[in-house]
Amino acid sequence: MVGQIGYIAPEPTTAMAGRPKHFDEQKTLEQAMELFWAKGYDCTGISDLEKALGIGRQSIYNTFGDKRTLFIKAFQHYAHTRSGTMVGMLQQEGTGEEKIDRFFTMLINIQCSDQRTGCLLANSVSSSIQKDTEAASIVDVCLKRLHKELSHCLEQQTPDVSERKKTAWLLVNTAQGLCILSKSGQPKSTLTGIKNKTLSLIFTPQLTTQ
Amino acid sequence: MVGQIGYIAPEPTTAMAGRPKHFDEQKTLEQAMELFWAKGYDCTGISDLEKALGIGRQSIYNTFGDKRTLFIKAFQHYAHTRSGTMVGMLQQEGTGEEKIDRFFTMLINIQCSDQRTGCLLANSVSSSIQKDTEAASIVDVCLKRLHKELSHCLEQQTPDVSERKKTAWLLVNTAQGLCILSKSGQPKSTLTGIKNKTLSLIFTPQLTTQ
DNA sequence: ACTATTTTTGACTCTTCATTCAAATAATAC
DNA sequence: GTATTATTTGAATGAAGAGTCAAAAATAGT
Repeated sequence: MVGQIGYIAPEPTTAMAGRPKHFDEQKTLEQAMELFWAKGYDCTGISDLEKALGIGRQSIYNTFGDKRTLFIKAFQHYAHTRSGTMVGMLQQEGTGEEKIDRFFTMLINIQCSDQRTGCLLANSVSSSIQKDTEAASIVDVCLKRLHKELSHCLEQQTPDVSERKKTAWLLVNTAQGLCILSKSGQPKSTLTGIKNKTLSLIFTPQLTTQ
Repeated sequence: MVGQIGYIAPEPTTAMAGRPKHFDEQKTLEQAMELFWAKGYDCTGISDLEKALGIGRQSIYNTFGDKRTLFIKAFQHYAHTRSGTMVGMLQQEGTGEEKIDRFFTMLINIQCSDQRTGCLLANSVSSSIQKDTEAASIVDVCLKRLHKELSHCLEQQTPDVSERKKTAWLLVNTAQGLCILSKSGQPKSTLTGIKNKTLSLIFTPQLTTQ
């Protein structure tokens, strides 16, 4: 139920009768994701989507269903690509500290490079779509997947499972916080300072281990 | 310009001619704040406000101006009362660690007691009103005020000003993250674990002070 | 060329939105 | 009591919202 994220039916291999689409479904979904990301679910109208995707509304309804369904598909696409790429940063080579540092460095770069659109996860949580169980489930899956991978990076550092999970949640929390602080317009140096201080606290040995 | 938060003109002391209001302006503003908080700026309609405040729309327009102006006033009210109360937790007696612990404990209790409506600050950042410079300014003032007070609580712990500011921003970030994680439905135990781990990392002496 | 199938186009419905208008109501000031 | 001032009521406005319908257009198979 929650295991599968963002499965998208492949294009049929056999040529279909009838007029062919003049747009690429995946490319269009990517554009829809970007628009939802930038404007938020509630402020994105079908008319906005028509313009951004460059197709008529009937094509949208034929291809993706109604607005909610389109958002869910765009959100799953986000979970696949953007969120998935971020988690992938934690699966490359290096020590736990290096991997986590790279993860946050990329997160901060992304947050500060674009128009401060924040994170689609955090944005969705603060929109009306969060009441939708399917959307809420995608958020939950992404957060838990991130938590799992962060926890994996802490195995050397924190042998105790319970403490490791807490630290991993702390890092998930830090990531979400950074998205909000970025959207609020704080300078990149502030965000980097938070990252460095967090890593320093976690990876510098303490005198007493409670 | 940004120093004054949420000043609200007092009721004139001299009795005014004309039909008197049959509602309490402050009480109504509080209700408006709660509705914006629960539904978000974009999803709160004037009709919703009419019902929630128990007054006609013309009374709303007469008293508070248009929707945007009403939100700004409600947001200033939030900055005064709710956000101000939270910051006030850091000004009571006790050690820095005690004060910060109490602050986060109250934050988590609030976030987990209500309908997981999150924090009006974080919600606003992820809504269309964030593009409004006045709203963005209120967010910024609140965050900086919180940062200042947290920094004050860390004076004993971290003599170095630069490091203290970083740690204070880390804590501001933690607070914002907790609001998002709460809205995403994470259990209270997870949030408390994050709080305890954060405090433990900050207030347990480290072997090497970089 | 003809038919079946699909996409596209543009107009259309119906609802909801924020805001405004004018008339009705209720108080004070004289 | 009458004039004045302010609030309230209810309807009306015009724009924008999501979603639908039917006809036109473009392809594949026969």
